[in-house]
Amino acid sequence: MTAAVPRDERRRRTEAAILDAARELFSDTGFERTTIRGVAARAGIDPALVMQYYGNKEGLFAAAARWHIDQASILDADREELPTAAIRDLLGHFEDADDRDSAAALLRNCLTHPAAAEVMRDQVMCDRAAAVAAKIDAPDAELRAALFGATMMGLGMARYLMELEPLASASREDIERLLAPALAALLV
Amino acid sequence: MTAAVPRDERRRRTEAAILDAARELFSDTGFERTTIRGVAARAGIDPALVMQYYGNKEGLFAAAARWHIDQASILDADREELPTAAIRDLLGHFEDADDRDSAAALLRNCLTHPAAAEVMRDQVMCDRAAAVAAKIDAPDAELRAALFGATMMGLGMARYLMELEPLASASREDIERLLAPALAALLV
DNA sequence: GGGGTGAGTCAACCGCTGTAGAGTGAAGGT
DNA sequence: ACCTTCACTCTACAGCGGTTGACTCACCCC
Repeated sequence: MTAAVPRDERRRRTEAAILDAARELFSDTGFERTTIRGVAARAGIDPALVMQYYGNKEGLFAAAARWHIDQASILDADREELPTAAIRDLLGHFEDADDRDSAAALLRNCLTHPAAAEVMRDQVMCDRAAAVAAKIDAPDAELRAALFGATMMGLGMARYLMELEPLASASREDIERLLAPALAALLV
Repeated sequence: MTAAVPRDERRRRTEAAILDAARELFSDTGFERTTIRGVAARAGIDPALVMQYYGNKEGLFAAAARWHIDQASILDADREELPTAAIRDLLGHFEDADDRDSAAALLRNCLTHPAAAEVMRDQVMCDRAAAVAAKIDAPDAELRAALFGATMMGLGMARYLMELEPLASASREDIERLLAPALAALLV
């Protein structure tokens, strides 16, 4: 038998199990193909419990698909370091086991799910683009920053979601080495 | 009353109406949120007729989501012209009223629908990437080509699907002017 | 140790959606 | 003028999936 577990600890564990299961499914198969029943089964609990904790499927998705934003690495970088910092930041999210699935869930659904699209647009693209644009001293700063962001997004999708070769198995260093100059060209 | 219309002409029209409606919905809301009933209603016919013509929803999607591939512009270009040619090609697809919706339907669903992912991977990314890689004289040619493709994909998604500003309303010329040098940096 | 609280379950509802099959009416050939 | 063919419709089914409300049982406080 499992050792006696206090109630709140037990609850914390099941909540985490639900979120983990949801993140896996949302990031693998997308919002629509993910079912509450599927999440519950993977978490080893009853579907109704998911509803009890997260209200509805949208609430579960909102809780599962987050983008841990620490803009520090971008805000601190000056213009020369920015491309490398941005690449490291993106790749870092997807290689950190804790961030990976929630970031992937957001990215996977940002074309087909309104809430994901909104988070992506407002928090990831807008805020970041503004931070990038602030570093650029050119009349087209905003457009350059947007292209910068679009490129990063394309990288994330191609490498981690579509898993296109040879991009998916390329080393971090190779990607940095090849892509950083291209990104730098966007910043004048 | 409408003038007498021969049968096969009538059929051609309704088939086109169905495809148009399907492309609109698939490209706007994605595969899962698009219903046969919705397509039929928009086409002004009965849902069962859609089934009769396209078998099932997958068949309809396969018929609707296509990417008119004319690699000529890429195959003909030499390395210096390649970035501009690729940008013009992509933008051309989305500004041509005939291609627009089918290309958007494919792009919108390539992260969440297996068939769209496959078409995207094999036809668009692989074949094009190979054509691009062939122009590059460097040991990392394939990886460079993949990054090239990822960037183009990010551009298409950000500009036409997510409609991120100021990218969505930027002029073709501005995008060419700013992005082409960055793409060129990928080709050595 | 008894009552309350809260984690977790069970069974069911209900709308939606893909899909099937029989039916209808007009076009078109003979 | 008849009969075939074919575009098109009507009705219905069946399963899935989100959601609900009542229920059970273990934990915890007094």
